[in-house]
Amino acid sequence: MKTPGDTGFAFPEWAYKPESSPGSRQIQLWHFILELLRKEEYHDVIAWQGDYGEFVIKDPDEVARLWGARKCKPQMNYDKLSRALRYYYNKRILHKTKGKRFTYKFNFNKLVLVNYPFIDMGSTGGSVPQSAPPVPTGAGTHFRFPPSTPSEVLSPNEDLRSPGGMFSSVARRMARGSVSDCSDGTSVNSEIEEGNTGAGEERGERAVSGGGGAGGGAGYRSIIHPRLSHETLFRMYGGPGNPAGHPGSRGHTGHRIHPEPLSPFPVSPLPGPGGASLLAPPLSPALSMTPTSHLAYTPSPTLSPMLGSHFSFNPEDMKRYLQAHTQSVYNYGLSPRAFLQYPNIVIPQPHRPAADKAGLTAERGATERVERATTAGGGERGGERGGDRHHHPPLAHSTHHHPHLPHSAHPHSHSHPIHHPLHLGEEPPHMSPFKFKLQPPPLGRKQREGQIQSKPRQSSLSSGSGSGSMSSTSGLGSSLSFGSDLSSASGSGLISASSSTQSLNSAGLPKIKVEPISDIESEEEVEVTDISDEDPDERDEEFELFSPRHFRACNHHHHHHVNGTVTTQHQPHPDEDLDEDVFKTPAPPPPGLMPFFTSQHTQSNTHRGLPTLKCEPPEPAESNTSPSQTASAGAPQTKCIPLKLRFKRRWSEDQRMEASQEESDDKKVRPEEERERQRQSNGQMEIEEDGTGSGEGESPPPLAYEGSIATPLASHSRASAELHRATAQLSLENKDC
DNA sequence: GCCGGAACTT
DNA sequence: AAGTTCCGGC
Repeated sequence: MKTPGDTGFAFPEWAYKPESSPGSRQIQLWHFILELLRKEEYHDVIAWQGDYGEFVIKDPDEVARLWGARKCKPQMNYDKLSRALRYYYNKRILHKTKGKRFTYKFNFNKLVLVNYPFIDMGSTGGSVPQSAPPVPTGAGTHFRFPPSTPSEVLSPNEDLRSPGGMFSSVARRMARGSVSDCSDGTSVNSEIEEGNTGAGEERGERAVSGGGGAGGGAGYRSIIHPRLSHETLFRMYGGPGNPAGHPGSRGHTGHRIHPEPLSPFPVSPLPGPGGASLLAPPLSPALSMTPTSHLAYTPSPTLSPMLGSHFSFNPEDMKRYLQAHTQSVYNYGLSPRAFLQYPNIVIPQPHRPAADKAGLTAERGATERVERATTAGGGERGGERGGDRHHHPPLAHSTHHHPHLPHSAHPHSHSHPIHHPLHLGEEPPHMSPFKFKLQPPPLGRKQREGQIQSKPRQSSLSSGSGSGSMSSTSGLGSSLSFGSDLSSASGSGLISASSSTQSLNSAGLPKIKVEPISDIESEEEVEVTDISDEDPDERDEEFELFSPRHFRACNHHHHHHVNGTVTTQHQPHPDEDLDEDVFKTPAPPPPGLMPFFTSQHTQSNTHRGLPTLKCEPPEPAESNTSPSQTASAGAPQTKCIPLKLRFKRRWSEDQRMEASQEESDDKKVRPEEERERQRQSNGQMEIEEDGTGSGEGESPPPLAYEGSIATPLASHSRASAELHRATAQLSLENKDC
C-alpha cells in the first residue's frame, strides 16, 4: 500500500511545521504519533481505539523506542515520551483518556487548525471531528485530519506538485533525513518510513493491511475542507489535475467526493525546493499555538503559495485563497493579523446562508464513507442532522478496529461539502436544512478532569504554576475544549454554508455591514451584522486560536469603543498594537476597486491600513445578499466597523471565559465538591466558549459580505485586476523577505 | 500509570 | 517552541 515513494511520511514535509515554530524543526511528537497510527505496521504498537481520535499505545516501550529513534534520543522511554505527551494537554492537542491506560485522544480541531488553516474546519465544522481519527474510510468526517496522504494517495507529489512545485518528494525526503542522523546509524526513518520494512520487520504486522485498510494511505485521503474544495486548493496551488472533476458532479451530492486522493496537503504551501523558507511563516500566525507576542512573522500570506516567488497566481486563485484564508480566520477565530498582507481585501465573513446549509443533505446522501475506491475520501459526513453525525472512528485500519464506536455524536462534521467557494457555479442548492446542532456537552479541557473516573486528582491545568512553559502553553488555549466536537460541528456547518455563498463573491469584496450594538456584550459596543444573515453562530470556533495574549490584553480594557463608533486607534496596549496593525483602518478605499496594497510598505510598516472593515460599497452585485444587506448598504460609513472591534469583542469574551476557567483551574486546591461543580459548569462554559468563538450565538453576527456568487462579469474583472495587482505586490514584498 | 514542576537542551 | 530528563507525589 504504501507507495514506495512515500516511504513514509504521509505528511508532506511542510505539514510538519505548521507553525513557524522555529524550535520544532523536526517532527513533532504528535505528528509522529499520527504517523504511526496511520500505519498498519504499527498497529500492534499503537492504534486508534475507542472514541474518535482516541488511540492506545499498546506497546509503550516500542513507541518510545521509535520516537527515540526518530529523534535520535536513544534514551527515550515511555516515561519521557509520556511527559511530552502531557505537554500537549495544555496545548489542547491531546488529552488523556482517563481510566484507560496508555490511552490518549487527539484534539483534531486543534491540530488541524494549526496545521492546515486552509482546511476548513469550519465547515467541517470547525469541528473537526475531533474524534475522528483519520480513518481510512473516507467516510468519516470530511475532514480527516491526518492527512495522511500517503504518497500514494497523493501522488500528489507528482500530481500535486503544482507549478509552483509543491512539495517535492525531495523535500520530503530531506525532511526525513533530518531525522535520521542518529548516531546509531539506523535511520529512524527507515523504521518508520519504510514502514513496511521497518515495522513490518519488527512487528510483522502488515498483514492487516489487507485491503481495507489500505494502510494509512487509503484511509487517509485527505480531507479537505469542503469549503475549500480540493479543487480549490489545487487550483490555488496549482493543483493537480483534477481538472475536471468537479466534485460536485460526483455524487449527486456532489459534494464532494474527492476524486482522488486529495490530501489536504496537496496544497502545500511550500513552493518547491525553496519551500523550506516558506515554512517559516506559518500559515497563520494566529494559529500558532503559542502566543507569540510579537508578530514576528508575517502571516501566512507569505506562505501562501501565491506569495511564493515561485508561483504566480492568477487572480482567481488568489481570490480564492484569500477568501479561504479569511474564512478560516473568521471561522476559526484566527487572528486578523492574517490579513495584514491583504490590506485591501475585505475579509469575508462567513455568513451562513440558509441555502448553504441545505447542502448537507446532499452530502449525506453521499456516502458516508466515501468509497475509497473511487475517490478519496472526501467524505464528509454529512449532515448531521439526524443523528448521524458521527463519524466513525476511522480506524486506521479499516475495519477491524472499532471496538466500539462510541462516539457519540460528534457532529462535527459537517461537511459541507458543497460549499466551496470554488464551485461557485456549481453550488447547487443545498436544500437540506442542515442544522448544526451541537453536540453533547462538550467536555472541555476539563474533560480530562471530568472524566475522572478513578482519579480524583484533578489535573491542574496548567495555568497554575508558573513555569514559563506552562504559562505559555496555557495561554494558548484559551478555551477550547478538546473534545468538543460539537463546537466545531455546529459551527462548521453554518460556516460552511455561509462560506459558499459569500465567499466567493464575484467581486471578492465582501461587504460588511456594521451596526452598533449595545447590549449584547457589554463590552462591545459595536456589532457587526452579517448582512446576509446572521446566524448566530453556533458554530464553534476555535478559540484556541486566538492568542491568549489578546485575551489578556482585552481584559484590561475591553471596552474600547463606544457604541457604534469605532475606535480603532486608541489602544495603547502593546497588544493592542498588534491589533492595530491588524485592524488598522484601511485607507479609504476607492469604492470601486481598491488597489490591494495601497499602503503597503513593508511588512513591518507601522500600519498599513487594513481594511478590516468594509463599508458597503455600492456595488450592484449584491443582489445576492440578503435584503438586510441591502438595507444596510444604505448606510455608509457609519456602519463600517473595524473588524478589530469584532475581534476584540470575541477576545474579550474568550478572555473572560478563559479567565474564569483559568481561575477555576488554577485553583486546584479547591475541594472536590467545588471541583465537581466546576466541572459541570465547565461544560457550560465550554459551550459558551465555543459559541463565542464562533459567533456567539448571541451576538455577533458575523460580518456579512457580499457573496454573491454570481457576480457580474464586471466584478470579476475588477477583482481580477485587483488580484493581479495584489499578486504583484506580494511578489515584491516577498522579495524583500 | 499518570501528573506536572523544574531545569536543561535543541 | 518543543521537547528531554529528572523527579516527587498521588
